[in-house]
Amino acid sequence: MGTAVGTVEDCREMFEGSAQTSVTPSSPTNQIGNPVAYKLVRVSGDGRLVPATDEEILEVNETDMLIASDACQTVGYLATDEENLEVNETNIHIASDACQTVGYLPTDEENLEVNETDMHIASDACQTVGYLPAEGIPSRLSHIESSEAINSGLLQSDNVRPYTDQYYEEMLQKVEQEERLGNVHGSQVPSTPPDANIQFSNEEKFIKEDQAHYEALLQEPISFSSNVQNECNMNQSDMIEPYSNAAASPKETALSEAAQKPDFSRVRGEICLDDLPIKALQETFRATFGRETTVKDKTWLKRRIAMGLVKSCDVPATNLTIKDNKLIGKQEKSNVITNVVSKDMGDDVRATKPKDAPSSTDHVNATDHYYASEDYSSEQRDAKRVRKPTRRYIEELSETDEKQQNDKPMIPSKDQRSSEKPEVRSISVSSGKRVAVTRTVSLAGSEMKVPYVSHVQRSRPRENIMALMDYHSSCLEDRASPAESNFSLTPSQLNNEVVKRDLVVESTSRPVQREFATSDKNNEEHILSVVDQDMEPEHIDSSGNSSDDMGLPITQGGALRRKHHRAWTLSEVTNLVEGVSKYGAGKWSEIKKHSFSSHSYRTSVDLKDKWRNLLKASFAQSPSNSMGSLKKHGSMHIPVQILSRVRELAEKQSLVPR
DNA sequence: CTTAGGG
DNA sequence: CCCTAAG
Repeated sequence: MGTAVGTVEDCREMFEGSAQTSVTPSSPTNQIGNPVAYKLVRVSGDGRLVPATDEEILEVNETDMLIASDACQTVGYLATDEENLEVNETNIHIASDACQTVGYLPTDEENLEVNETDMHIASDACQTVGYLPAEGIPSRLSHIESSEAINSGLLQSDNVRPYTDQYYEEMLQKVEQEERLGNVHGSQVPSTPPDANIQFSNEEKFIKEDQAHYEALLQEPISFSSNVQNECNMNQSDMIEPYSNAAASPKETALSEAAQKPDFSRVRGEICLDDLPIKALQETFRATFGRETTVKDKTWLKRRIAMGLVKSCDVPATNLTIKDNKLIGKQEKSNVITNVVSKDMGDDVRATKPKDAPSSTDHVNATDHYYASEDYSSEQRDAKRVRKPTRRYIEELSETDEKQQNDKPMIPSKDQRSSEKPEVRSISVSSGKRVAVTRTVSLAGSEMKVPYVSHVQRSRPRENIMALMDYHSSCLEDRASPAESNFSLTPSQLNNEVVKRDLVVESTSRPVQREFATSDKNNEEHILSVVDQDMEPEHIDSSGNSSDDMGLPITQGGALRRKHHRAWTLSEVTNLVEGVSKYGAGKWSEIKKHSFSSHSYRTSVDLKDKWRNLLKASFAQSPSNSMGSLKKHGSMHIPVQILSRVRELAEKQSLVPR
């Protein structure tokens, strides 16, 4: 992948070439004269940039790319790859007077998640490259800032070579320095004093750094602050590593590896034990990534942990890079990249790898690691395409992530962003049916439209919804501009950073389910209410039941109701009870067919559920006969007689089960 | 598709 | 109610 950046020149050319087809081509060229291109692409095997396709389930929340420049050529891009990618809160801000500036955040592999990635590049440099390959999951909160004095912000890649070692050194020093200065700051504060102590000796610094790093790692990364610190450190050493190699003495490498060790040892043993309870896995996850997780999916957890250990999301896909990775630690991060890239070409990159691996350093646990990862990968292979963590989990995760983001982290960032945000968001319909939400951002005098990349397009909606959608769309066809009126985004929606696209057109869209009243929900609710009201008379008429319209769900008063909620009416309950007595509990489809022919909206599952509830109610009420019926709480008061009837039926069924 | 259960 | 796993 990394090879995509071959040279800045190439990169620029690619962008210019593809700028025409970009989803939201920015056109600030007139006023500013800056050819700035932003494009969502992925880097294919041969290093070419391929526009992101629909198939890729892409989830990019809150992606900012602010590029302001007096530069001749400035390129910022965020490349993504594979399905299920999740990039939350990714900011790439580039302000530069540079000649050629490239901000570049390529990511790879499935289920990768990059949260809170900031890339700030402010530079007067001649050639500035900010490059964040996100294979390393642990660098979740990676934060890259470089400012004026930096000539090169090249990070984590030796694939881009047109830079001298001097660049690296200066850059590294700079970053370190920033780290020191901004030790406390969780984020922003972009431009820090550029010229203080740049001439430190590398060695001293690295050693110090690593010691600090080591100490930091020894502590449980529980608190957020230490979290940030840790991750920053990790990230930093990540990017330092490859280059320190050249100029640094072996002991440094050893040191840094030692620093890395605690992490490994903490998890290494556990990775073999797939039988760990989820709790433990979660713990491990936390130890590895420094954050909590609520995911309960074992497979997912294991895989994530493995990925974290390997610092590569390459884990599941193939096994080719994992082992080495584990051995050498992060040393061959670049290796991974190259491997991934040249997977297709099939040549052994390690052999041709320009950099010699520090094989002299300790390999005490080498075999262990090897086996662990082998086991793991084989396990993966056995499990085939392991059932995807189940959307539920994924969502759960992202949800918690969002919470995390909203809670503590990045307050400064928020400030900055909000200060920049008073922009105008607009919906522009571009190529085909796609609706792209963009917002115009102005920064340092140059403006550009930034696509509000987002997604939420997983799975199919439930049948009901689909029907509703169809209905709704047909309704809208009579009016003007169906799509737009359908998707006129409310402010809350925009704030929520959620864009539903192709809702009507694509059968795969599905509303996110959240607990709180999200915009999605509102939107849906609205649609639902419309349809419901339309459906209601129908069933009333056919059923001829006087008390049937009780369940009409009116959406109002901001009551966040369930998506499809229809209160069970008394008549329905009696119908159900009768049906059960006739056909027996469990013959829900039968009951539905006979006793609920008129109430089409009650599915057999509904009946089953209701019956379950009835049973619960009846038995709960039976001990003290008075309490149940007097229950002022909750929904309808089911007459005691019915409850008793239910109970008696239940007993009958249970005693005579088939 | 239908049931059974967990959430 | 919703979602899934099993028949």
